Amino acid sequence: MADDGSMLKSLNNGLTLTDQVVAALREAILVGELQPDTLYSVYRIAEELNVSRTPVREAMLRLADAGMVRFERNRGFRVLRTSIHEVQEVFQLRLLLEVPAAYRAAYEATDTLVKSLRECLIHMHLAAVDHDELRFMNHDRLLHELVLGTSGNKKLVSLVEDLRFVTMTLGASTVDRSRTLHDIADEHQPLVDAIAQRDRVEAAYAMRFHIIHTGQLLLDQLIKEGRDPSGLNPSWAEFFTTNPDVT
Amino acid sequence: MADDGSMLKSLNNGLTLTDQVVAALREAILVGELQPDTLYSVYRIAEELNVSRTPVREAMLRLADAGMVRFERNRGFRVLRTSIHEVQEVFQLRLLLEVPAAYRAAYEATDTLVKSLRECLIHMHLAAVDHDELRFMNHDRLLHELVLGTSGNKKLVSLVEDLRFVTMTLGASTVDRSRTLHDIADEHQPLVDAIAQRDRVEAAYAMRFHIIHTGQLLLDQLIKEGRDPSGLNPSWAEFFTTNPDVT
DNA sequence: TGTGCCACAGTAGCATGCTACATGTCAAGG
DNA sequence: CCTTGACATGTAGCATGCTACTGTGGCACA
Repeated sequence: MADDGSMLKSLNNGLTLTDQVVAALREAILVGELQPDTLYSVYRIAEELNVSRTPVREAMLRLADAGMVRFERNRGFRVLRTSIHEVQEVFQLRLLLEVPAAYRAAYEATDTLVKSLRECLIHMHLAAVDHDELRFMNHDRLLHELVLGTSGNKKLVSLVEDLRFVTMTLGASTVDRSRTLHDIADEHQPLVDAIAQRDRVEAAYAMRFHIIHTGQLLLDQLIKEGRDPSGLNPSWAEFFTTNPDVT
Repeated sequence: MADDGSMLKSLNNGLTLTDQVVAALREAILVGELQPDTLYSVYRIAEELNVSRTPVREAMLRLADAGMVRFERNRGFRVLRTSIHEVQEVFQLRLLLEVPAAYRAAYEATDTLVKSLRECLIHMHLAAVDHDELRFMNHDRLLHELVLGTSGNKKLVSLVEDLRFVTMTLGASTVDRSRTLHDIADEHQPLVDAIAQRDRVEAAYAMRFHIIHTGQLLLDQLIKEGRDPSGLNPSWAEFFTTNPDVT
């Protein structure tokens, strides 16, 4: 919690104080400043951020709603540790949502879209060179957002956004990454190429491969870290894959 | 807002007051007691429910997060009118999520599941006879929940739950229904049959047909009611349907 | 030493006080 | 008649007061 309250309030552009606290808390969780399984209290957080308890409590309620924290009555609240099973759920859902979206995007991709996707890739590599993880993640997110956004379905976009955030907290916790940022960027290349060539099937396949690969690496890493592997389903990726073409 | 505060507090079983207010507000929106586009205030609602402003505000924040209401600073809040486009988005997402779930459910359906599904159907018809819409909806919901739950993916279940709620508010507003409750119940028959026979493709097809049909009827009804048809996509259902079987 | 008990500190949840701001009203001035 | 602007009203957002409850640590007692 490096921020102090005065800074929070100074850049007060339309956003409510609660919104800013939400952002601060998400960031704090992301960088590991708020650790899972530890009891915190609204009092202490409010004091640290130099704001009153109300906006902190409201922010916590939002995060609790999103499943990131849990209140314990008269005791405090905990940052929830995302279970391996949850991670599997997230990637299963992303498969269900993003693979068809990629298929659709390839079908009706405009030149503008392709250009934007290519720019994303470039920015990802540039960020990789600078080891600027934040910028990298932002462009990774943007790329997926562009693909999903082609559907015109805003709920779809925000939904996947939320799903991505759940797993973001996990990846950041590990310094010893299983692959470099360049590797991750490269993995998006086939997807962008397929969309550029309007090859629907290939785009869907590329997206599918990408999500499964990313998910599996994350799962492997979590298991290696000694996380409880109960409820693990080794064939999580095949769970829904045989999605029939019922027209 | 038929409830008064004392009743709210009397059945205080573990749930916080905020939770109870959320339920009361959802119910109020559902039955049309809180109408869209009207300005309300936390003060007035709190007075009506005989609770303080805090739990009401916290409840409103939850609903605002779910996209059901919107706060307007220093003015009040409005119940949001779900646009036709949003309805399309919801049914598109349900297609993406529920069709594969039905496929999967048919694949690994237990006898217990089939029995439960059949019981749901019976209860739906019984509720239809009694014109008990609430009971009917609950069993309709339960049936879909059972199908989705077979996947073991809890996020999937709660996600679809949320999506269903968005459209529930619309259907309830219209007395002149385009189909009877029995019709709706009957529409689930092929799905249950297909699952009972472990026919995956047929189950997926039945679910797909059901969702598209329900969605289209709702959309037609909204247009007939004179709702703004801008942003309408006549082929919304085909948007993602050609979901390739990439294995 | 082991065990039950109580006082204590700390908390979420709820109630209420306070303030800046947005909007409608209405009267004065063009 | 139309415009303008001070004023009244009502609100969200934020701050703070209050209470019932929960886990803990120490103390008396067996």
